[in-house]
Amino acid sequence: MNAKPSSELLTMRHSAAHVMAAAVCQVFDRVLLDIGPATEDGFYYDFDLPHRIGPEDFPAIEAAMARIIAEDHPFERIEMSREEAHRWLETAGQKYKLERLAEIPEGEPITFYRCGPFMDLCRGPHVPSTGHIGPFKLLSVAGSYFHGLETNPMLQRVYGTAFATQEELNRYLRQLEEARQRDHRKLGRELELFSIEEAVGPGLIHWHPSGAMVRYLIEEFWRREHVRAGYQFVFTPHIGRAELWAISGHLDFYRESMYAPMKIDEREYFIKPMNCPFHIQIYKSRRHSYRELPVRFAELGTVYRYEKDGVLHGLFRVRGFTQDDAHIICTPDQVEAEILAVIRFARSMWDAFGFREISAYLSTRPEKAVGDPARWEQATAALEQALRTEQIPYDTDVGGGAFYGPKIDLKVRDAIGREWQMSTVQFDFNLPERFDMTYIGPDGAPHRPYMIHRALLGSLERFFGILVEHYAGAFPLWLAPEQIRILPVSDRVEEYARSVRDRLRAAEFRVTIDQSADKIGAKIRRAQTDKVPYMAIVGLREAASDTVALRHRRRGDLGAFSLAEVEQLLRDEVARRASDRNGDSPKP
RNA sequence: GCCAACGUAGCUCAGCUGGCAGAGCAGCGCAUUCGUAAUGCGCUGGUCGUCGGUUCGAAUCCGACCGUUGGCUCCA
Repeated sequence: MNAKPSSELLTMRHSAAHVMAAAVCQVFDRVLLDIGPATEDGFYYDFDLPHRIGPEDFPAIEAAMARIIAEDHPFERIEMSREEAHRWLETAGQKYKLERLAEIPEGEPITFYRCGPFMDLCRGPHVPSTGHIGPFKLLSVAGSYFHGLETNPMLQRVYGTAFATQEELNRYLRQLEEARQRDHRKLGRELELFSIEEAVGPGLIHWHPSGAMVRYLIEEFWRREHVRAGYQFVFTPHIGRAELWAISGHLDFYRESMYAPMKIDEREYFIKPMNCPFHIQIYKSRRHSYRELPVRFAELGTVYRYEKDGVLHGLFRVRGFTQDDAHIICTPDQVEAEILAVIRFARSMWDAFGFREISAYLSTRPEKAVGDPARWEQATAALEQALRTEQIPYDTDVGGGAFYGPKIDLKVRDAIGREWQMSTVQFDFNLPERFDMTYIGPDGAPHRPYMIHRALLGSLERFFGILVEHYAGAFPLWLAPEQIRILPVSDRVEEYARSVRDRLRAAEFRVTIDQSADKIGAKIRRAQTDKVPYMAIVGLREAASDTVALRHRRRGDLGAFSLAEVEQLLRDEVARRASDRNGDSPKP
């Protein structure tokens, strides 16, 4: 959530995890320990014990921790031989620790740390004594598999955090609260953007009128930009024959994410989890000359993937979603320019939505891979070169690529500093082979093209969720489902309010009238909580002078404006795609 | 899928160790015709997630299922 913590802070949090483990051992019986590392935001410790730890246990654990910290026990480093360590853990019955011990490579020192009566196998380092641990707080409990393996027993993980000062801890807790306030699931309900209906099924999104309007505006922008970038649009079916998925390899490698087949006229069809095979069919519908490459097929393609119920999460993890998908099919000497163009395209796209800070993750060839190693090399070099040209900071996951090609994942930072993976640029050396894609070269012979799979926004559902949280629900004017709301001071100006609405609507603004019987204060309050960018207040004064009293959700009362002025003001702001980031003004 | 917690009106939430289902907001009606973040009064609204069990009696206790949340694993 924040900048990377310093090593001192990490050490302190690690020590805090030990103190928490010591406290849990004091409060409960028969505690088996696993590990307790520091994380970016705090620390956790994994335990196995008969008692089920719940949030109601936190006060007791925190009290025990506070006591241990107040007693200021020194952290004592004790080096042991492997045999000693083994004997000690064996007597203590610490079976998980025994497994951890066995994983320590030969030749590495085996160390324990003792603070007070509590001793734990640990690499260290630690703060000198428990008194050096800053303000802390336990946050949550969750299950987690030993070693993260589904087949292993499930341990109980307690999360907490600690900071050097109370001030920093408070700030972190405020940030958590801020993130809760921005949660797209909460705002999605309050602003009537979308819903997930139990009657329909989990992970399936209903876009309500306001959310659908935002999506429509995103799509409209996306389409215009794609035309400008030289893409062609395609539309493809939602289902395809089993044979298609057999050729593509999805039935071998992706089956667990695909839904059960349906039988149509005695033949099996699958709902698509990806769009690629269809785009490839369009490419293959005729021969292609090298002169017409690159071909860039783009589609807002809706796919369905099975996700385990436990991982579903609002708009971020769903079972049906629409990718802003494209496949670029090109010759070897076009690869570099195409990759660079995609990266620049992604960047301009995010810029429009107010995301400025970008970083990348490059994944290279794994052990088991298909395709010509020379092609892998060229592709990887092109990816790396584009990142360097665009000066995007990146980490490399050596050998972390998919078996069919290297890729770049691009991440952006939102308004409150969280990172989101959005775009992905992925080479595919597998499908062109499987589907025998070719183009005719200058030599008159068929050649294998490069295929690049890319998504800029990722999925519209997920992107929309990120946008909601990024803007805290206060969409910039160009994206706001309702741009301006007319607030009549009394119903004596109903007629005038309607004429203002009609004129603004004719100028293609998204405008409504608050028809309620409320007083003006209540209407303003409602427009504010609905996060409508502009309010046009009309009373007898305005009706007489053919003006409106303009109010902005963030800047407050702007004074009297003629309708021509309002139109100009809004038009300029839409054209700039200006965003007033932190949403509304603080409540008075 | 696994571990844990949760599920009461459209929303936010009360409802004690089992004894007549509540509030605020929203909605509707009436009155008010109002000037920059909540006008007043009244009314409607619930098979307490579903199914089963225990009990004279279940929102409350037990079980199964469905869903949600926090994680694990996975990922757009």
